Amino acid sequence: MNKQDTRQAILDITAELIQELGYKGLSYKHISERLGVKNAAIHYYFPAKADLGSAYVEQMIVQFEQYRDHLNSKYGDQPVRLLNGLTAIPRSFISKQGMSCPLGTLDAERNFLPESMLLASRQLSRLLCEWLTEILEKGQKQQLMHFSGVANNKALAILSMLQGASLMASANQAQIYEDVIEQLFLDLAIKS
Amino acid sequence: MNKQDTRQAILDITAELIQELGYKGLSYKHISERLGVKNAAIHYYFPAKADLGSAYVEQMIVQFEQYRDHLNSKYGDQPVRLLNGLTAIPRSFISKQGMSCPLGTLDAERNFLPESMLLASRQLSRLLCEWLTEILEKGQKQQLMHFSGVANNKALAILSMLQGASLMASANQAQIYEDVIEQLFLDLAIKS
DNA sequence: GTCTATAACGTGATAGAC
DNA sequence: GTCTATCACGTTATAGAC
Repeated sequence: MNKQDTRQAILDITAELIQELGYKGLSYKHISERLGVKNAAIHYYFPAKADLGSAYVEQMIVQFEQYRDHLNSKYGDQPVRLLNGLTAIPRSFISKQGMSCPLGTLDAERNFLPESMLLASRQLSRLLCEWLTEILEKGQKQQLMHFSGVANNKALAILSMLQGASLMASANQAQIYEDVIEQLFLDLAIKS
Repeated sequence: MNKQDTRQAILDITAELIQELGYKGLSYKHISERLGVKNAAIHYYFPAKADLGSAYVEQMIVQFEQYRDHLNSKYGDQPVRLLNGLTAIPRSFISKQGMSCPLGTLDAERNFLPESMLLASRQLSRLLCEWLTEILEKGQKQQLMHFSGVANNKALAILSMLQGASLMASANQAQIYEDVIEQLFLDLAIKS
């Protein structure tokens, strides 16, 4: 196992733990125990916790961009399918017991995040908002989605809803997320 | 200063700190320093942190019920005013720099909350949802608010939106909350 | 190059001072 | 009745072993 592999293994464990514990709740000890080493060993790959946190968010951004590009090339002219793809992101976290979409968790921890993490998570929010804006504009143009006001603002409102629903579902019952999604599609008057 | 006064002073400081730091971020030392005593003194009033956390959420519930009853008796037949009153709750937190509506923060910390806190915060969510459901039903009956589906589900979707918007506003720019509220009223076709 | 022993500090909580 | 000295533990991080 070379250095890059170990680095990636640490990042994978980090991703899993952050969904459950958040950035503040995550510790080097948790990670090292899963790898069978002492906690200090992790510092060799990520000197400070801020380095690990930043690398994690950067990785999330890359993964999102790949997912978005994949769906765009596959369903570029089918906005309803794209919206379904976007709403599937938080669902993928909620389906794992005790976990939640990390974006809301990171926002809740804003006062504990290193500056680089905060900036990166804002960028991810922005990317999501831009993608959703495009989807809504396509849907409106094809008369498949209906809403008042400008698409950018509607996208912001929907993202807020998804983020809030993801947290509420994790802390209450997972079903909440499905109920909210159903309402979202009703509001946009999408026949599914 | 008798015991009840000191207890209340501790709860007031707790309320302020939790909005900024969350439950996990809050420490007895933070509180005791503001009171000019050692951290252990707080344990006399709240033996365990779980006691303090539970008392805090219970207090939030009481305050919400008072606020709701006050608005209900004042604007009982004016659903738009009531909705304005409900959306003012998260705003009151966001307006203070670095703070956020605590419900989202607590949800994000679900895996660190004592059981009693988790249950109480779920109860508060439920109370909010029930109130909003009533408001929406009144609005629909008076043809002041328009939406598809059942009021209960629409209330859940709106609460998710408010909770998510509150967190996004705190971690990004406060203006986000106002943008989302504007979209909410547009969606309900309320002329303001 | 990779990892461990250890430090320095913050945390919640107990025992007991006054 | 009210508060402090102190503990046991978990945290991030450094210095240095191998």
